[in-house]
Amino acid sequence: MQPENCSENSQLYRFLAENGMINVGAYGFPGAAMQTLCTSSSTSYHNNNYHFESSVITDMTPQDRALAALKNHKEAEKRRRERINSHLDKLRGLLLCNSKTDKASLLAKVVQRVRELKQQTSELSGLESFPSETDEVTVLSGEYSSDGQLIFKASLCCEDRLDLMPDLNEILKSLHLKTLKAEMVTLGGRIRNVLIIAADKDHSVESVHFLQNALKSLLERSNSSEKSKRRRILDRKLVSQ
Amino acid sequence: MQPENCSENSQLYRFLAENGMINVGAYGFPGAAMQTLCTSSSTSYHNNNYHFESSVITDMTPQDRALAALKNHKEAEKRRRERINSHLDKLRGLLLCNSKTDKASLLAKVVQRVRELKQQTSELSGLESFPSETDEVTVLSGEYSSDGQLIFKASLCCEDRLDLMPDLNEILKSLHLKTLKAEMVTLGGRIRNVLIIAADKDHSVESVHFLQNALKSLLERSNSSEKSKRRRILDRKLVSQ
DNA sequence: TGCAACACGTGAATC
DNA sequence: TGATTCACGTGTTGC
Repeated sequence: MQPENCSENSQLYRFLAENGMINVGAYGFPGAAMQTLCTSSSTSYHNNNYHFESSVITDMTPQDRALAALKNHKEAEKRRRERINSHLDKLRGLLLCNSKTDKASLLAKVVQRVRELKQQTSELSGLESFPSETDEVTVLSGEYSSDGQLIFKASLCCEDRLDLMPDLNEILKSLHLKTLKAEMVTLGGRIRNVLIIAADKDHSVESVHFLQNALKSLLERSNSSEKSKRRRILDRKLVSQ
Repeated sequence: MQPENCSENSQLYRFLAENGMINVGAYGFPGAAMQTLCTSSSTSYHNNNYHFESSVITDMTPQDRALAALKNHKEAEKRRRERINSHLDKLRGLLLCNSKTDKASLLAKVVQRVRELKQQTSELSGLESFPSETDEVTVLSGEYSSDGQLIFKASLCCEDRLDLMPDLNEILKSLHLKTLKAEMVTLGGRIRNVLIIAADKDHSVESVHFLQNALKSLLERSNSSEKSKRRRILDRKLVSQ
């Protein structure tokens, strides 16, 4: 083996070990044996001192730097795994899963559960069909259909007025949104609109937020038209952002 | 290196390669170089024929068997990864996440989302406080409290009768469940019960299902007492299962 | 014995 | 560069 071929770290390790440049202790080269050492005891790992740890930062040889980088990398990867696994454990708690349920099955249950819950909330929110006293804008986070379109539900409740529907259509048109289904209920001068909307695959997620903002400003505009001019100027800002 | 020390597969690989017992092709020993080959093209992997693939199963040498096992292991692990990742992709779709959101962040959002949705459904289901016309049993999947107890909500809607509450208490007692809070609404001879319940850490998850079944059979029993004897017999079956 | 699931360290890619 | 994320192959453990 020749030094100039040691581009890979495992080879670097072996090269250094074979030339007595690092202290490998009782075990062989770290690629195979150090793993067992680390897993057997997490505390002993920190006592496992490479010689570069006692040297000053300024005079690190290239080998030292490579080793330090490798150590960093190893530890960062461990932290990443722990982060992911801690979230999986939280999900096990939320879904009432045994702590022994394997990752794949757990995630399958999570997918199923999220679908169920979303459908439940969607159905339950559809029950409030009569216009409420307070103004409301709700855009329920939707789901991607099989053909890649994003389907979601938007609900708007406000004072009824003549140019509300033209304004609403204008917003949907400008955001390239298609209305699949629309429910309108008016009562005592107020109106509730529930729309099932499809978005192109291109702008889907952004469109949801744009629509939410547009509907909010539409609602604010309805109110401001009966109030001061100062509010109307503020509303313009909301629209443009 | 000596043959009897080759308990590890990577060492086995190298030993076999160095003695010309396997065809390693242009690259070195598989532990390092084969990985790059596999990632560069998934189809070429299947064309990457070890010599044992052409031999008959009956006359496999120990080396062949070890290699076959290693190959199986490798492929199984790949399938496992794909299974997990496909579920993660589904979750990305459900949460409207960019396909580039990393696993940890995605899972954090999933945890948050499940909590939100559970709270929403719990709140919304609490709104239907008046007894409905139809009989209902709902046991909402709960959540583990900080001290390890499982807290969940159970809802029961049926004809009111004198011995309903004693029966209900009997069920809760036999399952070692503690009632933290109870709401009762009666209207027109019907009753709706909403209970917040705590379960011991020991039987928590099972208790939820037992309670669901017990409540269902309690409800069936209430109906059957006003109806034919044939139904009552059927109900017994339901209870015992 | 073999299979399934896991944690690990590593190389590569992206920023 | 260095930090971060991912897929991969491997060793190990429990059924």
